[in-house]
Amino acid sequence: MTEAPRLDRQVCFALYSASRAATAVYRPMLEDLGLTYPQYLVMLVLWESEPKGVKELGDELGLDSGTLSPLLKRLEALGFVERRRSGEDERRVAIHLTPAGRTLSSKASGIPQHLADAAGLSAEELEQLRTTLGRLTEALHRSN
Amino acid sequence: MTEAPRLDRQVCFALYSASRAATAVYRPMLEDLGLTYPQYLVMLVLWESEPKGVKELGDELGLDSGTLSPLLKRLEALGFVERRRSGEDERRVAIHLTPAGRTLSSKASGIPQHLADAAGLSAEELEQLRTTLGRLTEALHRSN
DNA sequence: CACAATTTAATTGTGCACAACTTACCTATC
DNA sequence: GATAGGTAAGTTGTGCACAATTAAATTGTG
Repeated sequence: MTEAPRLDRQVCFALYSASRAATAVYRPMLEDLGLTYPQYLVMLVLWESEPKGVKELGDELGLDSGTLSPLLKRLEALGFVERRRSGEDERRVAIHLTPAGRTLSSKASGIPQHLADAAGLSAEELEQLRTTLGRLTEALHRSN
Repeated sequence: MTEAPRLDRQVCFALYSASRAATAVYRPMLEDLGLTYPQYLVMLVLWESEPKGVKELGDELGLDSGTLSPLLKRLEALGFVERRRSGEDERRVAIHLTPAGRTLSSKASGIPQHLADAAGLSAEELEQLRTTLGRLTEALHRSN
């Protein structure tokens, strides 16, 4: 007798639900900035250090050019980044922030705290969750 | 002075990454069954109890008809479910499993254990993670 | 130098998510 | 039994994810 796995017992469903619930909390705040959630992640990376190549961005976010190329074009159309074909290596496209893109950083600075407040978990629990998720992601990547 | 939030400090990015890493581990196994990950979630719900209306499925999974209607049509084209317009209430479409859809359940029974093995976490850690994620999802939904 | 192998982005095609809207149907109340 | 309000499912349009392929540039090796 084989048992059907129960939905409510699956860690994967818990991850999937929590991830979508978190982006749903971000959505109205990001809408004020004119960004989607994946666009916000790209901007987070660029706010730390820029310019960056498409490949570098992809490595940090775990996304490929099939996702990033059109996303970056939209960010460019919004006026937040500029895509410049590199002179030394013509294969590379360097993604630079525009002044508007840099300005956006300060407008976004309150967002993480808002999520932390909405999470209903203590600071320690959040910290532990982040650590556990990091270990999980690492292990899952290794298993492939 | 406003600081840019750091990507590697964000719980939301940890969730997003872990969720995508988990579905990536499922993908090759589900491919053998002919299912995508969201299709698998729908089948999990139906294996527990069927028939179910589109709305019921949506409530349990947190998905709307814009996602489910085409997904269910694909599951029907694959021969795993049948969509029957209800006689009593012509607005409702009842989703029934076909014999092939029921058979699939046993073929899928080993999948959760495989993820647990790949996760690199102890059973207690996994259980605690699931509980914490459940509380988090609840709180995030309430905050909207 | 030649040229095979690799690397970087972009493109194409499929399948979610989700917002906004439409259509059909049901139920209340009069 | 007309009709107002609500509900169920479907449709349309945008933006990810991700696999597979392509095109162009670079690097490594004989």
